[in-house]
Amino acid sequence: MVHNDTTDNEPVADRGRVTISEVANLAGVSPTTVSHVLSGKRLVGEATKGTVQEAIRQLGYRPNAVARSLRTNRSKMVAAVVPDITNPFYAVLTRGLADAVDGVGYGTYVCNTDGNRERELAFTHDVLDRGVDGIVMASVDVSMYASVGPSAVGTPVVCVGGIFDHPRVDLVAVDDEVGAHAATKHLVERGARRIAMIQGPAESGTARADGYRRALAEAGRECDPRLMARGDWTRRGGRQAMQQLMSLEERPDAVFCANDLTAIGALDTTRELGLSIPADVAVVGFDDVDAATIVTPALTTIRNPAYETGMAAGELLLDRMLGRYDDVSRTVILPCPLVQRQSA
Amino acid sequence: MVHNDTTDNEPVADRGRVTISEVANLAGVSPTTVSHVLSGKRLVGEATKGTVQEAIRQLGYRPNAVARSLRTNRSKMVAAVVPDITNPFYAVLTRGLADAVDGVGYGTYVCNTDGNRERELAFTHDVLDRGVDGIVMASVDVSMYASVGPSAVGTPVVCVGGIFDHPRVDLVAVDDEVGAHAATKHLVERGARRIAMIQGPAESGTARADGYRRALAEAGRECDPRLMARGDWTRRGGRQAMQQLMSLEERPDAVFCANDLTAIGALDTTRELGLSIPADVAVVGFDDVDAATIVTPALTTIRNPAYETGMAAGELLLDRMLGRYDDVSRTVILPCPLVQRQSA
DNA sequence: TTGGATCACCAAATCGTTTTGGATCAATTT
DNA sequence: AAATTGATCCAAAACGATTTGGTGATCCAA
Repeated sequence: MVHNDTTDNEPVADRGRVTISEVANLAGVSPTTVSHVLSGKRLVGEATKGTVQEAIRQLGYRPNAVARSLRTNRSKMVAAVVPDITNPFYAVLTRGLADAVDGVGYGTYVCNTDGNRERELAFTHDVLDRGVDGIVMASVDVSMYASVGPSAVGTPVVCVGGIFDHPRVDLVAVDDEVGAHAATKHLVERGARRIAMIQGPAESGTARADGYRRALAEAGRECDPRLMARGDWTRRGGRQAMQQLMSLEERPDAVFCANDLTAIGALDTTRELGLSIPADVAVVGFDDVDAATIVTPALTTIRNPAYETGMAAGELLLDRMLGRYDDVSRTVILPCPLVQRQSA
Repeated sequence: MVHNDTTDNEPVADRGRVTISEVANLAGVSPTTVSHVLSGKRLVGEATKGTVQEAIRQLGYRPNAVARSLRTNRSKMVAAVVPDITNPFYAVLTRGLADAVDGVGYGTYVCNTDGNRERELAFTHDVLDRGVDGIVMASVDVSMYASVGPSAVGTPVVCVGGIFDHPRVDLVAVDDEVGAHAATKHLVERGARRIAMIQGPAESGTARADGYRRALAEAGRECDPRLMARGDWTRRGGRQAMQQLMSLEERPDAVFCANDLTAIGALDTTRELGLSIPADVAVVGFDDVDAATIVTPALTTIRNPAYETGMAAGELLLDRMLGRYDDVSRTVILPCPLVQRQSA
């Protein structure tokens, strides 16, 4: 009932944002014309174009992106749905994505799912409601896409890592199996006799374990199930798994860890046991995070190209968002080379 | 496990998203009424409320956030303007911010400025154009706010780190001076005789150097300018600065580094020179990033509470966004305790 | 019967753009 | 002279929600 809240509630601004019609008024033209000098989609006389640009400059006009989004049905924004931005891998990936799309005027919206399926679903709805133009899903469980059907709504999606079979969802991944194979093969060639592996948790994929087994098989080795421990991608998990492996009567003399954090945890254990790396036990990780070069001895690992992954995902998205590509799902496989340091 | 409600929930793929008037049609009411059952801002009869909710469920209706934003002039989105999300400190800070506002329904939009003033300005415009409800500025140069004047547009802003004097911009920071003082004092008490410091680049603030000097003064020491080297916040910079310090005829026996990466670089140098830490030279860092516990010897450092900083910034923002606070600028100072490990 | 509440609902305006289909006028062609 | 063509510009309709000011009922008290 009280109408004078403009003076009450607005402490600073008697003037909010400048709208297109204010510009039009000042320039003595219609909003249509202003829009056209901005977009260049229709011809505008040189003289009036000048007047309008001057008015824009004078008022400091900037188009309201929300209104534009509503009308054009595109937000110039992409979403990165990741487990945790705090994880360097996803931080770097997100940066790669942002850099890929930034130049074309797209902003980046990030969601941390914590690998929680409910959060993942909630965020997927959230970003679709917000009308993002593209989504990069780097989260654990992408199967629920069948129920959300974002591509049915028409929003391009690219999945990283996971294998996700949908006719219009692009994929970018590293060949985990090949990388794991290279890592294990390196240990074999180094002369290791008993090569263990610390896997991820049971829910995660088996590609890295597959590569490990293949390398072993190619070397004519048995795959001793006691040498397959499980971590949870964390440093602590790696430490515990390594303790378990080292309490076997026949200790392994090499261990391939499914990611770097796990490997760093494994190094913790060897240090606690007074073992020497790589003499007593050789360790190779997977990911090549920054920490791999910080730990001593520096970690031999498989480079997981986070930045390039984000970039590639961004490119795939752009192709679809800009209409450069509109066909069945594509897959980009990035190489993951061995980078040899001190630990193996 | 997957029950038959899929038939009800199935997304209607006919044409784009479901709008409020489609719901209204199906329920036999007006869009107004649908809006009211959604918002609860006006009474709706129990019977029709039921019908409407059923229609919503049946069509899988979700309100278009863009349209809502346009009308209500609030986007339920906050922006994190940081130098680089790849830097763990800012990643953690961003996560803290996201966690603070997520529960209340706010999403997070992130911008990487690279400490580049132009990018910072461009992103500030970008997020204002997008109508974010709040901005956290964690970027180097916040002085240009005078020229943009976001608070003049009415969008709440909180600055982290930098000292920024604007009547309505909230601040959250760590007391760098006190932290640096504690670090240096620790070195004094440990018995170090010649305590050096590796500062940040010249453009950065002097608070940490001030704390260093104060601790020295309190111990009755001279502040030898030759012991003040400069890094650039990076590992490499720390390594080089440390080389410089170690080539002095009178080597320092302790060094306080303005951040952890610098300290890790300094450790690189000591390792290359075959010096023992902390016996030959004690090192303390600043930030307590993950890497501080990964490096050997583990780094004694000052804990810079990134997550809490982001959280606090989020809270300050929420206060203003939700109208819980609307007054002059507030400042939150977070403690930055010494965490003692092996390097000093 | 009248008047005032209280319910339950709706029509229409609004947010700030973009986009489409003209309208106007001068220049050019037929 | 009439018709066509361009060059400029504008009015009005979207986009999909929220919000405001009604409008009928219904009910109760005077």
